[in-house]
Amino acid sequence: MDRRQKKTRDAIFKAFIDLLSKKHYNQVTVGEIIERADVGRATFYAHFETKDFLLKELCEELFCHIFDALEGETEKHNHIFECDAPSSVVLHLLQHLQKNDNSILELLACENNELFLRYFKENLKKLIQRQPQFFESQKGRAVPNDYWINHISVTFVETVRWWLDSGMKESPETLSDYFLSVIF
Amino acid sequence: MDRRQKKTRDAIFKAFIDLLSKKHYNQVTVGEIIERADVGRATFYAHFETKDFLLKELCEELFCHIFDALEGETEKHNHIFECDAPSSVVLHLLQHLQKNDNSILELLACENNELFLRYFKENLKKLIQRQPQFFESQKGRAVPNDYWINHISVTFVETVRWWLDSGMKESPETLSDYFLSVIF
DNA sequence: TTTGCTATCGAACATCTTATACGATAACAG
DNA sequence: CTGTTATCGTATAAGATGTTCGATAGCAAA
Repeated sequence: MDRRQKKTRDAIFKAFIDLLSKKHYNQVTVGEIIERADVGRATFYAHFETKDFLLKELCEELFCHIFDALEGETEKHNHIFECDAPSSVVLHLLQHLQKNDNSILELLACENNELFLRYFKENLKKLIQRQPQFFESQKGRAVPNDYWINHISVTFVETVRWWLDSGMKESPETLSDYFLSVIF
Repeated sequence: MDRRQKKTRDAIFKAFIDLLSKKHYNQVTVGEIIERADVGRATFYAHFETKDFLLKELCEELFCHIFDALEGETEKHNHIFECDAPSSVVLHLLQHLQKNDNSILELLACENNELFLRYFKENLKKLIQRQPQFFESQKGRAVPNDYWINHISVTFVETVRWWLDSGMKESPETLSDYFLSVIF
């Protein structure tokens, strides 16, 4: 990709995240974004059809990163330990979130997170479905499969949200314990 | 309240709900609302400062209704049966939602429900805190109190959401079973 | 019924926002 | 060095927001 393209794309993402951490998505205008990103109006629209698409692409990029990284790690672990307990996946995910290389936490904390949470949940669902350990405790409960998957991913997302809202004082290990404790 | 005021207020609420069931909150304009409600522009702004306040007041009215009604019922039950198992509260709430006298389900199903879900959750939290039965199974788990309350209310909201998304085929009794089954 | 009050109307208006268009300029890849 | 292309700056049209104001009509109380 052209160096110029990447530069403006990143500048727009950064400006957007900055603004979202200050005010609600609906209150953020394209004018503010391009001013802060120091980018021409036409340039913005050359990159993103609308503000909604900007958010969509930002979500895709962030979740791609974090879930791909996780995928790699758990596979490596499987080879070494030949086991992948739910606790390991959960813990890895929480540790990634705590590191917060990308701005995923800012976006989870900010007011506008409807679309964002949807992405988070969808990615989690896919992950959970590949972890048979999550379904063992389901057998004792008379609930449909998709209800169960939904329940687990929602509970995880809300666990992270609770963590954020309460200042992230707990360690990933503690959080993981909380999560597994209410799930199983 | 003046008959004229109530008339326009209701017309605006109705038009707003109609539009929300068709398109996302962000895409609904004040112009569309007043056209559908057949109300003058100035009149709209005499009632609601902004579109955001309209949503806020709508949420408050709906949740006031449903939770007040529930409050009355469970108190009556307590007097008669001298017990209020969590299952009874949960079941009552689900039955209320199924009746759908007000348009609460439309709003839960529609795209924009960020603020709406927040209200739902907050009201649930208050309700749960007054039901000691919800805390018995917490004793076996080493999780903080507010984490536990949050977990229960989120799980309930998401149970209703899952119900809606899957076409509301199950009875309130079945839903109640699912919910209690994953909580306890 | 009459009287005073006030909610609504409708139209006009300034302001802001969005989204597009186009020629000029500068950075890029080969 | 050269052709390509991303960006800039500005202009612009369309659409949305929120306010103002005089006229009208419905309401409550005497």
